[in-house]
Amino acid sequence: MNISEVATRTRLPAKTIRYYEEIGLIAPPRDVNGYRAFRETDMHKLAFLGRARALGFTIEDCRTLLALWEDQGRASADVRSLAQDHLGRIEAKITDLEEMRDTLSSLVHACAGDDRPDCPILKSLGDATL
Amino acid sequence: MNISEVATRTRLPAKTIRYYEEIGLIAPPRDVNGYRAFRETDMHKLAFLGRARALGFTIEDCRTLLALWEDQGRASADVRSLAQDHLGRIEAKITDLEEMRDTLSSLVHACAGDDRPDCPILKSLGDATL
DNA sequence: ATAAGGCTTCCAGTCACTGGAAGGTCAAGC
DNA sequence: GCTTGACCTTCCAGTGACTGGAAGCCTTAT
Repeated sequence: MNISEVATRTRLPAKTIRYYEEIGLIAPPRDVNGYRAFRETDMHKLAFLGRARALGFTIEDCRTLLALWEDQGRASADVRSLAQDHLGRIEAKITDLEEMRDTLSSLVHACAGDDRPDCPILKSLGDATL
Repeated sequence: MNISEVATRTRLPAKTIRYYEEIGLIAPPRDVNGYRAFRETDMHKLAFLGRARALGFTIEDCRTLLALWEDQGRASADVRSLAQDHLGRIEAKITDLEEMRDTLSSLVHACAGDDRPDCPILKSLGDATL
């Protein structure tokens, strides 16, 4: 299987697949012509990576998850704690963003948004609350 | 005012302040010894930048906002539309993260997290739903 | 034989900093 | 006057996870 077919089937850009090889997440063998010859296992790993990345795991998390996935004797506790840490980070990020959203939203609503220069958004950003 | 005092007062790292100068957001004059000599206006700009960045505006947004802030004749509509676009992006990001959170949370709850290898998290990541 | 398209590598750029090295400056204490 | 330590300066490199683009080989069809 050549890279473009794998790209289509995993919905990952070819560039990303090459990058994943470069950083050692996959290691497809090569044909005599130098082309990467992807096996089913490579595709499965890439699909796994795509899903893990879509859940926001970092590449290093993905490396760990992939190793655990391959390790038939792993403890599910290891996976769970990694996922739980990640969940915590996501929740923290959501909280941060919600705070931004609330502040920004109230500013946007307070702003007339016409051709006059008076603007509570700029006023609030400029307020010397130091 | 030297950089460390400004850093303390604006709660921005000195490195960041130098960076903001490098990219042209501020332009503090220099003392004879070559040290940056921050004026009140520089500090106000930095405080403004700190608040705008805390609201998640990109540096380029900040550049625009700063210019609007300095422009006494600006239309508040310009500011408002910038803020509203940004608000939209934040809301989209929150939605994404909430989706991740929900999926991840259900997986974490489904996982026993003990020393057995059976793990719904890995199972779900590995499922060939291609 | 040639043209189009796919594959390869390598280099540079993204964003907003952050760390660290090498070296100049300043104030205090001896 | 000298040293010490805390400042300040610049410059270079690295972060994460790709992404774009150039230059050049390989394959397939005409």
